[in-house]
Amino acid sequence: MGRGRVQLKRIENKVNQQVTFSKRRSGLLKKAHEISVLCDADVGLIVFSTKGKLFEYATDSCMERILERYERCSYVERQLKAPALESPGSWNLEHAKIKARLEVMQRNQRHYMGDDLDSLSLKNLQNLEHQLDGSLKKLRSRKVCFV
Amino acid sequence: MGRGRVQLKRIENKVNQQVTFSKRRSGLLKKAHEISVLCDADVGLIVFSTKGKLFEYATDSCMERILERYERCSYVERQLKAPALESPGSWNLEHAKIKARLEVMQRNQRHYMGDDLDSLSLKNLQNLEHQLDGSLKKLRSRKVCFV
DNA sequence: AAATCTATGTATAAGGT
DNA sequence: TACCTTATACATAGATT
Repeated sequence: MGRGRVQLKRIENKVNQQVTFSKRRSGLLKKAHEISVLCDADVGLIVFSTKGKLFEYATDSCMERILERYERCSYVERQLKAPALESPGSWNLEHAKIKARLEVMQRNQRHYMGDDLDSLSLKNLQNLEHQLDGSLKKLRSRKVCFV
Repeated sequence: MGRGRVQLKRIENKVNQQVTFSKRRSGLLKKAHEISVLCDADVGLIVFSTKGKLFEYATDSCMERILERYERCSYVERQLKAPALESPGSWNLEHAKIKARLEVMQRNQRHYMGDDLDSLSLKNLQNLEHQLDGSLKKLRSRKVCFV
């Protein structure tokens, strides 16, 4: 693309990386939208920049719907892979969905409590640290109201 | 692209749609991977074909990680948007229980994120602060392992 | 840092096998 | 149906402003 060949490796120059990110991000979102419309596909695209900013595209602007569908889908797969451990009975889809969400939240919560950190990469840890720091700041400014 | 101009509308011919889907899907996945590597971005891409088949790409092949991060980022918004998924019908006890747990966790999570603090007493705030402080300590000692 | 400009590399729509 | 081929449209790297 463009005047130079591109090597598939991290762009070290921060400025170039940021420019390329911006250009390619818009291209990627556009193509996600195109395949969604042209091929009647359900698409969810989540992109976090290096600095942690979120960009997203979802068919019909409803990421929630896509993620629920994804969770249902991967939940079902998990069910098929590990059969008799779980539900023998007649579970409906709604239940599977809500159960999958609960599982995700439980894992999140353990992380918020500083547990199960072994499963997180350095980058994840940094994100979490940033989140917790922010929470503490908010909390402390709230405490002031009680003084 | 290719020999014809493309109009951004659903391809009605099923065969063409399927062919285009297959080509564009691989292109999209490739570009998702490229931006992930080149720009050190965290990318999650979910695509369901018309027929419901799932295709996905995630940085480091870990979609759950991306989705957790996404949930952390957009959780509060999603709560506000999707309040009443209530079903008045015949839910069994198991479902009711699991749903209640989810609600509790959702409220907790907002607190962990430093939101909805108005509903907490000073004592609760102090407990939460202590918890978050502890989490950060654990997290930072875990980070040391990466140095 | 953001917007615009082009030369060039890629993706892909049609068509062929 | 699925895989080649190729002409063309599109995306974008690097430069410029």
